Amino acid sequence: MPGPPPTALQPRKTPRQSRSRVTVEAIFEATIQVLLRGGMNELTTTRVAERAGVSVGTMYQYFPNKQALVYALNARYLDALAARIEATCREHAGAPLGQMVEALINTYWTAKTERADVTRALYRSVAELNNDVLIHAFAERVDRATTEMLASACDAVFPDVPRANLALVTVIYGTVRNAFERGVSDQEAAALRQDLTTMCRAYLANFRA
Amino acid sequence: MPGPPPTALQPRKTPRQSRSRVTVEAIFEATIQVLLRGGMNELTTTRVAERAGVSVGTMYQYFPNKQALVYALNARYLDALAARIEATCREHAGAPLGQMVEALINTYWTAKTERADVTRALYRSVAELNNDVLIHAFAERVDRATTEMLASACDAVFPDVPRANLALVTVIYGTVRNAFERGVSDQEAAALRQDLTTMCRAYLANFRA
DNA sequence: ACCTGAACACCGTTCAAGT
DNA sequence: ACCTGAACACCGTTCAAGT
Repeated sequence: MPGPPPTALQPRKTPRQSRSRVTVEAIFEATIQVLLRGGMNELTTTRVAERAGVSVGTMYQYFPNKQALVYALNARYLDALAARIEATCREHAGAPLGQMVEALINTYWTAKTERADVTRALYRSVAELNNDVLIHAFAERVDRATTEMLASACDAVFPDVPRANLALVTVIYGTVRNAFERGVSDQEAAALRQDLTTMCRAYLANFRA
Repeated sequence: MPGPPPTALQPRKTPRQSRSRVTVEAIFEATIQVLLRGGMNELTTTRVAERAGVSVGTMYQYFPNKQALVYALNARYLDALAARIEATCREHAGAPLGQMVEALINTYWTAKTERADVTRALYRSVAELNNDVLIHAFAERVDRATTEMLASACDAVFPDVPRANLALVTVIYGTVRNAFERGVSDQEAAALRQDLTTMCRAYLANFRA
């Protein structure tokens, strides 16, 4: 069980008045814009503040430092991603294995692909953080959903569900990321996605009841 | 075919005298040390120079900027990795598919794992770079070796070798990376590696002659 | 309760001066 | 041919003063 994020990375205060909620939202939006434009190299606190229409000081009221800002942005993104995966798992409880695999790959792939530029920017930005806590929290939350789904499959029995789950999710998430990094073409991506599904299915066929 | 790395990232000059070759080597070594100690956040030119026992100015004689230094370090690492993969492919030319898969996974996994801390530090450092050129050059070089190997398999016929190759390497490289990011335990890693092999074999079984 | 922006310390980078 | 290190611009962060 992962603890809370390192104190230095936690938001300084939670916005209470609606004015400040707007401010924080503007800061997040500005951060994405700046990241998309110039990547982490050009992500300066001044630039983010300027784009968000606030002063640097204001930014520092909500985030103790630049890293915390990027950290919070990624936490937000991973939270949304986890929610989508959880929904998919709920929808496919008790379904046959083949459908589960397809649904999982589809959800993850779509989530990462629909805003490829944002995905890429965040992949890069999160690398610079002490992201262990972030990754662990995400992994644990999503693993819970996917293992439950797998365990509920109507046409399979697993001697070791966590193990099968680990293989499945590591391969899927890793492959998607690597595809991004290689910058595969749309055609290559389509073929790859199909082959990934084939592989996962072939693996899971071992557990067919 | 990828062009040369962006001019801004290329080494400024190649060391000609042995004195300067030693200097460059010391700078590389210092960079790794500093990266291992504090990650990219604490990688300052002053610290690297100090640790290498030279002045900042000297560092800037060989690398036009900090990014170029990190770039060169990763280029070096990827070059060595590619060479190892090429060797494995050469050794397994004409072998049965199953052995190829096992050898490829073994080589890659071992290369990444034997110095896990360095691997982790480099994974993170390369994310901050304009690394497209670097990644493409590596991918192209390694793809050439692996596709050739696959095509030579004594017990398989591929309708589309590049496609099978893409599936294979993306899944393998991606999985290894993701395993690193999740920080899997040694036992989990062992199981995962076995399952990854199973998956790849099951996929390739489709092409058995 | 929230915002501002000048001020400070530190880092990346340069270049005139050295061997 | 190679090295030095003070100097400069810029960025992260703070805090006294404001609404």
